[in-house]
Amino acid sequence: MKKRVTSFDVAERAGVSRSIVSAVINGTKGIGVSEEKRRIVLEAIKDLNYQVDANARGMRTGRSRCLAAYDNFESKFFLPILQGLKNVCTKEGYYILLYDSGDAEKDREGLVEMYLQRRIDGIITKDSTSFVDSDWAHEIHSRGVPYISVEGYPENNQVPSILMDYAGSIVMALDYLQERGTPPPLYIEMYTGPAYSPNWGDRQRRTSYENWMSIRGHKPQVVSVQDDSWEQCGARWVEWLRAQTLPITLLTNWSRGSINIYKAAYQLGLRVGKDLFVMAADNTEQVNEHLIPSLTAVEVPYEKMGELAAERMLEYIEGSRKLSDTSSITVSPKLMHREST
Amino acid sequence: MKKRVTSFDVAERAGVSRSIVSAVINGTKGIGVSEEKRRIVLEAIKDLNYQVDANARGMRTGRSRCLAAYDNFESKFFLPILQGLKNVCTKEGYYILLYDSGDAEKDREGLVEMYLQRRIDGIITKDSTSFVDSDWAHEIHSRGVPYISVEGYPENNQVPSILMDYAGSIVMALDYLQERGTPPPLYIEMYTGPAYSPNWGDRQRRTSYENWMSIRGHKPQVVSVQDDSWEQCGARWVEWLRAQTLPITLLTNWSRGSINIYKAAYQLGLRVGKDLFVMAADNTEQVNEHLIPSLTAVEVPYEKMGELAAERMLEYIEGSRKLSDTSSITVSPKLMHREST
DNA sequence: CTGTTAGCGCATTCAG
DNA sequence: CTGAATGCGCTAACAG
Repeated sequence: MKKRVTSFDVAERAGVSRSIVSAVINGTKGIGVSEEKRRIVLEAIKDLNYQVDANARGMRTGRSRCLAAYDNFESKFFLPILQGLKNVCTKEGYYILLYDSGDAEKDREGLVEMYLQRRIDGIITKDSTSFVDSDWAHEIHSRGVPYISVEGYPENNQVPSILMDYAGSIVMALDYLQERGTPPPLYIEMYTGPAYSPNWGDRQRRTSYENWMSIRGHKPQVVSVQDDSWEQCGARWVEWLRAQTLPITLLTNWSRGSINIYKAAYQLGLRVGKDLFVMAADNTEQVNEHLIPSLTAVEVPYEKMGELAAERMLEYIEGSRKLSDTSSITVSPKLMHREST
Repeated sequence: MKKRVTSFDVAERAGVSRSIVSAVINGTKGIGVSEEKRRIVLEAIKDLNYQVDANARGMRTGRSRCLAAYDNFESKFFLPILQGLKNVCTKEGYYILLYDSGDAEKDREGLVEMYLQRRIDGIITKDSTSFVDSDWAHEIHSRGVPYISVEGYPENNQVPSILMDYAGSIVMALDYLQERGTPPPLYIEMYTGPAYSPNWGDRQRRTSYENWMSIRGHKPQVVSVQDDSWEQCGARWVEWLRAQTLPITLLTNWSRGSINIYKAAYQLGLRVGKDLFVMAADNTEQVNEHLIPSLTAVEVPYEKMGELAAERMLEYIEGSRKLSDTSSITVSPKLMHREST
């Protein structure tokens, strides 16, 4: 078994007291360390290949320099968010501990458990757009956990969240389409489950569409469709598309909707980008750019949101922002012009 | 500041000694704990909402019950691998600490640093198929780090790795195509960089194709193409495809190749799955199933590979396998039958 | 600036 | 089974 190099060893080697070593490492202010000593210590550290023991430090300080990131691993959005978190964590010397949501009920529990056991400094969760859970907010609150929800708790400031401007994204899309000179678009709105129950983001989008159209004297045309498998609903999409007068412009809330339109067009021998124009208001499947022709969309900037989440988190942790400040941050979507429009 | 509940508190509440509490929690054998006491302790733990302090424990035991997972966050394969790691880690009470590769040089260094600082129990990296780095292997070795590479170090047992049977995947694909009754396929081989330099997996695939064809008395037909952007090379793909006699079957080493064929077919007004049959030998972009028509492929079972990596890792950590056993594991690909064939 | 000391919470050992 | 003692490596506090 290899012996660990400790700060004691470093101190000995450098011929200084251990407090100095600690002060040098942590840049502790209030302890002046002469340049001379500083250099010697640093050298000793390098010579001995010393690494602080994060456990021991954490035990003393009560902090771990670790954030917990929580989402479902099957979500395509997790990775870009992690990317964003990483961008700032790396810079600030924090690490990311993963936690997977699978069973939403049980998992929040496990998450808190992990938080407590590992003295994690803060929790960031990716929640669905309409997610609001007061119990969870209270749990977090009562334990004083620095916490940020990405996309959860919209219009609800129990919890600070990083939100996307869904209403704005539709305006952006419509302005763009208008500029391209395509016909005024129909809005294709998909929803999950048997009953029509759009989540917060989808409600934002829909009303935004309706407003935009009305203001310009166009009649809003919304088609709401249940999100079934293509086997289930393909025939109806084809039927529906066949009945439309071309050229037509279709704006879908989810990219899944656009994909269905692509499929229907494929069956009918129609050319997307020519016979009909298609645009998505998100990138649910993360495949927009790979479709043929590639799919124009306003996309959610998950990486950016991850960065903002991490930055805000560090403010909480380092104390430059009070936990009681639960204000949210709203980001703008990215307009991705591609071949389908 | 909230006071932490310690094992001391639990012991007090349960009216037993702290050693017993510890024994109950860790199931320490060699310390008989009566059912009675056991129950009382467990109850006290629940009552007080006690959570062990992983830091303190780690300090004592030298282990953290954390694994480091390393890959580039931009890789589409990272998530399924994490998924696999998680499946077994969760079950065994391990957590996953992320480490991102960006700058391959500098990052291995940072990875070791993290390993040392946080007393991580083992490192799992996702490497490229042809990755071999003896220096890194030595570093790992000399520090006695439990380590597994996913897809790295093929044909090299400096390091245990989880590999995919690339040769077998081509046989699987060709057998499948034959059974479908499509014409004997051409093999489209893409490669990165200016010069032709296939990596290990691609060499495996190519010879496997050539063998399979030869054995059956077909002339192997390999087309090697540089992996350029569609803007760069699109015209040539279209030209090439136009010159072929239909129907034709095309097997591509990467799904990117298949996508290029789709694009060319789209421009020529050809129907994939009818005028020509296309199959990919992987799922590089993770979009096979979303293409229209969906793309048949033999895919790398990354989730499974993550699971195997984690399982093997735990054997190293828990001591049921010697570190010196650097044998590798090879998994079979998944054949995904879809619409393009 | 230095040197010393006191814990942080746990697992382990050893004598009862 | 108990109770006490030890040390993991670090930081913060304090007296010099």
